[in-house]
Amino acid sequence: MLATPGSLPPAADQHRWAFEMKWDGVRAVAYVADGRVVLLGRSGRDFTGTYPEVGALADLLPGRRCVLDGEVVALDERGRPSFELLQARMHGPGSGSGRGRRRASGAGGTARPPVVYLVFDLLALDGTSMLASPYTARREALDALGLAGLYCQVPPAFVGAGDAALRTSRDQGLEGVVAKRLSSPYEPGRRSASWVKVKNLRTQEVVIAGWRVGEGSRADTFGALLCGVYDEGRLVYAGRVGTGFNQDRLADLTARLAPLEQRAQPFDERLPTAEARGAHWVRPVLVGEVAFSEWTRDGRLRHPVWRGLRPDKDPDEVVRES
DNA sequence: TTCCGACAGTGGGGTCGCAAT
DNA sequence: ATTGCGACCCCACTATCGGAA
Repeated sequence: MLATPGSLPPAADQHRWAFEMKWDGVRAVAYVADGRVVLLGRSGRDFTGTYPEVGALADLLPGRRCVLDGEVVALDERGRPSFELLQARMHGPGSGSGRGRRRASGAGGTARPPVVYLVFDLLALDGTSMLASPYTARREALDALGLAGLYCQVPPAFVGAGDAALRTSRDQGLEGVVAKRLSSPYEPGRRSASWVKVKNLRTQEVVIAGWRVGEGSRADTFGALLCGVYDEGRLVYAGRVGTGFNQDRLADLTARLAPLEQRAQPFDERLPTAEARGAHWVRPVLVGEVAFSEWTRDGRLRHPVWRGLRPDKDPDEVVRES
């Protein structure tokens, strides 16, 4: 069951909803039986070997059989979920694909941060399916299991307090909240309106430094815009944005960019060849706004979405805002 | 008739493994 | 040794079409 992107339910209706923090990690369903745990990802891939810590679930549920739904997350030093940290774990040994020798963590190697399985739903218990039960009943039964270990936890759900939950998620630097209708059954495989994800989106002004040729239906406009921001007077690369345009905007921007084309990269430091491949450069005079989730370690926008031109803004004033 | 949900298509950052260079 | 590419993870968004409302 997946959540539909959206906004908080109206205040008058929030008493019919529970609000949970949105955890930035990898979705996984755990099958616990006979002292064993099997962890499956969204694509059906077997993650059991990739995140062996989750095997501790078996010890927390002696003699029980159940199916749990949750998120595997890696925590940074401040205890916040970090998808970038988790990525170092994602390609580890797994019965799905990884014949790979495990790489020693330490000198030269990427550290392997521990992960935590955050459980938020109970799909079956001791042979009885809970799918048709309402959220409240599933949640009650989940809480009754008393899952609380180093590597497996049941984070709290807040009933009726959507605005406070969203504020908390923002203050804690989390991705957002997921609102779940109290009366709703579990709908496997469906993107349901009974679950609504409300993300803490950020916006950033960017200077358009160029574009990359598109593919397929985008071959005659562009694939993505190459973005920059000023840092102490130097224009630095901030990643690409390739979504959020409709046909009209694609055509309009293509026409605006054509007369601005130049040979030289407008960035103060040349991009690595891989990044610059297929790029057309322009005079850095157009300013646009993008929505995004966070900055990556490398200073790129994560999940960038084009919002529109900002003709009211001076390119020289475009700096990283947070 | 209108609207919603599912799908396909296009794009992003990032990591890893393997083949081509 | 480096580079390129696809396969996975996470994701946003547009356009389309058929069936539900």
